[in-house]
Amino acid sequence: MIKITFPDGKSREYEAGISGHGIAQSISPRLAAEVLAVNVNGEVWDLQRPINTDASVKLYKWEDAEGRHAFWHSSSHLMAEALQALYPGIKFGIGPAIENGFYYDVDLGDRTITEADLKAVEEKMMEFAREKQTFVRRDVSKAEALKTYTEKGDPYKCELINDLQDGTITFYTSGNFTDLCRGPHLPDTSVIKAVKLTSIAGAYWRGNEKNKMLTRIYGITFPQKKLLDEYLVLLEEAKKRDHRKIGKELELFTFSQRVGQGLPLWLPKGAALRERLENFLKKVQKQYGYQQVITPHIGQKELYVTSGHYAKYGKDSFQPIHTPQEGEEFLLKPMNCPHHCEIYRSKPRSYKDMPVRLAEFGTVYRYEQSGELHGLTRVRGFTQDDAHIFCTPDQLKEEFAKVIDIVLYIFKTLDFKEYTAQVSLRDPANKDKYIGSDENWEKAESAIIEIAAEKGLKTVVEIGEAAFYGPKLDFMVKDALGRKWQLGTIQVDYNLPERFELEYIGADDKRHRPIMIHRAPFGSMERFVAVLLEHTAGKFPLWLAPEQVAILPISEKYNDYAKKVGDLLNNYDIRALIDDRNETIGKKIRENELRRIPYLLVVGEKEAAENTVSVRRQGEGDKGQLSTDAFATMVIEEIKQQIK
RNA sequence: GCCGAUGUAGCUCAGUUGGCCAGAGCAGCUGAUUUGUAAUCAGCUGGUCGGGGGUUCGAAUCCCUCCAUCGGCUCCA
Repeated sequence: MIKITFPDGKSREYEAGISGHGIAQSISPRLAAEVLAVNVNGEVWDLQRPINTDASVKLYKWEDAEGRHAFWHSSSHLMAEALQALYPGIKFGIGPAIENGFYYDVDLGDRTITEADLKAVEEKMMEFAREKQTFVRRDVSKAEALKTYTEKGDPYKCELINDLQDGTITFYTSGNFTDLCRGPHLPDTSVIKAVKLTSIAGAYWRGNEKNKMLTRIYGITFPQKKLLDEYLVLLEEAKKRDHRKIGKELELFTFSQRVGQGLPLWLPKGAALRERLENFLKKVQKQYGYQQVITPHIGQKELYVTSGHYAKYGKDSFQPIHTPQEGEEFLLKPMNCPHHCEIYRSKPRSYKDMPVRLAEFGTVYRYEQSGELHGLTRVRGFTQDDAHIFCTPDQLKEEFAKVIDIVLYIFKTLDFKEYTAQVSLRDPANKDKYIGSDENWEKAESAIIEIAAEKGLKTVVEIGEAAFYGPKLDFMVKDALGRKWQLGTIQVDYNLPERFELEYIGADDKRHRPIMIHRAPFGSMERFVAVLLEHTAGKFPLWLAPEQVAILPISEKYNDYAKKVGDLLNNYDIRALIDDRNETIGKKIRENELRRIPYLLVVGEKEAAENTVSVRRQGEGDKGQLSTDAFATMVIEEIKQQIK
């Protein structure tokens, strides 16, 4: 007999060899029908795998990420089996479960597959699913595994096996398909009730662009048809929040082929929105002791040779600008730090001046690969809410912590509740990708880790995500479709101060090297506005809305009164427009609601006589009558609450 | 940059076994209407069918090429 302990601390005795499924069965048949995988002593197992020792277990259902993971991983095998049946001889790469669904990378040889072909694959998958194929796990030796795939002619699998240790290799077989796989899997395919193959894409083998590009097929499956329908509706809803669509609808920004790819044109309303965000941050930064500076959009090539940016990115950047002067070369600035270093150098600095905090909304230009451009989130010309803090070593922690405070304050004010704080470190296996000494890197990395911990930030660590001159603390936020974007970033840099020979005179009358903190709480105005749009669906908080109030006269007879209301609101610095078109009140309401204007004021005979407005809140309908002054006071109070 | 898809009026979209002057709704303009909480009515204007090249008696429709966009991959100072 073995002792099985459950998450609630209770335990039960079972005969050795009982499976996860057997345990579920012993609790209730219903649970047995719903359970998808089992955690045994911290490792996720197949339900049918026998448990032979005392163990603590947790049963996973669809509601658990681990349960869905097993479900989708099994689904990727099912898709591979269907592909093998329909396209004999294709070769397989890897096929994991992902956050929403799964994919499989395949080498189709000379064949191509298009979206039109996916229906047949889906049907084949469902056919196999209904056959209730079991997933059978088998331990194999490395030699046998290699032999199997050499005979089958699957070079990708052989490459994977070569990297594995003998004794840890397992195969899973379902129907006619056997795959090199760690598991875990569902007991059988019959629980897969609905499938949707969502897209086809190219993906480099092992993520390396020097390797062959395989065909990646993405899909998602569900245990009920209803869940698939719900998922598809959710996707449609998310697409409605796409910042590119909303940006066009609300006339915030546009692009022009003539101006060039990835070069956004901010329209009047977008510019107003952006200016408001900038002023908001400027005010915060002023409180934190920052000084605004302004630097030019170009700089001599030598500047970037000094910083190291030229060696790292020179070839992949906008190419140098030449002048009538022979040999003179300028670069469009791809970042602001070198300019700010030169401002720091413009006069001798004392330890008494430190820290020096130089801030600039600096527009930079980077030649991003054409395939990478994406709305406002990835562009070739953008404005960073940049600042560089030059401080002494004993100021580093406090300065860094204060930047975290600014980032969190911004996220709170703009209602970004879900973000990931990511500690981005260098990849020690790839040191040539970075500049600076090991010692400096170790100091910078441990500083970030310590400060984040002291601030009580929950962080994830990503190796190889550092900037080439230093590690970063990045704040990642998801867009409507769940793609992650880096917004705020804080970076500790010991290297540029060395390269620019930055100094300050210490209390000891000796020269010392400052430490530099690079930071941008929004990241860039473009990306921040994009993510904000997707989070709010364009329904901005009142203080940010480009137009806060629309005054809607019932008919042209009341245009004069509307004008009077507008002037009064204007005196209160409330952004109001008058919709005095010759249209019905119904149409004016509809269109101004769709423009996401927070407050609509209906004015007609009654309001003009009583000096009032009829208030309508966006999305909430009629709120009744108020005196115009009372309405203005209410709006001002609401704004105060939002940016306290 | 790579793989795949898409590109018709300012916007959303019809139109492809190649064949009447390329259509609709919204927007815009003109006029009527003077409106009470999510689309008043009528008329009119507007398109190198992404650009270029080719096949054909004839191309939005077929082929080539370039550009842009979308979904991924790679990259992201």
